[in-house]
Amino acid sequence: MTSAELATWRSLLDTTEELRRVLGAELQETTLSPADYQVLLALSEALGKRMRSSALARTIDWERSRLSHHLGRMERRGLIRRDDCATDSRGAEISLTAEGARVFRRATTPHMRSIKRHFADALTPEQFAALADILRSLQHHLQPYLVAQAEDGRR
Amino acid sequence: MTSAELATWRSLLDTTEELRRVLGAELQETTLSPADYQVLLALSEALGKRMRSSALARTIDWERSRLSHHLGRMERRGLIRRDDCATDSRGAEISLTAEGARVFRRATTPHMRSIKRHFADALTPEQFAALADILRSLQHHLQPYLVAQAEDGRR
DNA sequence: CGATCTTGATTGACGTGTCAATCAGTTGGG
DNA sequence: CCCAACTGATTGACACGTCAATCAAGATCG
Repeated sequence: MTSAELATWRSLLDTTEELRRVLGAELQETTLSPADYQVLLALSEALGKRMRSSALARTIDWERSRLSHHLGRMERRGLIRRDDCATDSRGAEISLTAEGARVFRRATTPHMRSIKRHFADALTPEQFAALADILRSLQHHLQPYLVAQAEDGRR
Repeated sequence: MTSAELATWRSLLDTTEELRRVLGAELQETTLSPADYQVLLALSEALGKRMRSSALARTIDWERSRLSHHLGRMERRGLIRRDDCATDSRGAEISLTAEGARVFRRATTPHMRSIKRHFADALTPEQFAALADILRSLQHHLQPYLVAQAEDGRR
């Protein structure tokens, strides 16, 4: 590995971290964290604005325990509700509260604006195409490794 | 903003998060977290393997409070030491312990290998060049905003 | 000098994430 | 039918990060 490659790696880490920080801070002005936003987005796109907890975890690709902790916090803040599931008494049905839906609706436009301002406006169409391509490559390269990990975990 | 741009943004977030997770997990096998690694790297590159806490914070671009908390944890684990500063009695001199240096030395080769395996090997030279260019653009675009933030903070 | 401002660093409270353990409910073979 | 294995979800302990408050030690300037 050349030192240019290493520098690019560091730059990728640093730049994306910075972007997360900035976008997160702007989003926070609506009282939502990036994690809250992801959960609310998935919920509001769900049929009937409700989802089984495990389905939600799969959708946003979170560990179940992480989701459970986070839902606890969001429930305390009145953003979501947990109800017992009718078909499986172990299950939990997560749904948006009116308040949750309202806060999410208020957050979405400014958040899109942030993404545009700090990310989309920074790149040319060619750079976009190149970035999408690069991310696909990285993802495909990572895939086999993740699958192997998952299999290991099941053992 | 087009939906392709938005998708690329999500992909950037997701892919880099995945990369962090994978690299972090492999690094953890040496008992070091990515944060530990960053601190130890900066320290071991420092003249005399020692640094003022504030200089360290500037080097790795961390908030001082974050560094303070983290140094506390690393000190408990025997990786670093804090001594009073001779020239400024408020200051703290951070230095590597023998143990810290040893653990870092053992971590560095496998960590480089991880970066190569999961990142460097995934991209062509052209993709590298394109990525470096894209990151520069993002960084430069973000710069003025960060400077303005810093000025706001000083007010 | 001495009141005030600034700087270096730490602390506490709290939100967030991971890992391992737990527990109740469901399911599939003997 | 029953129990062993699996599944859905939660919990506790702990590492990590941010924010605001604190505090002591320099620096500044009348």
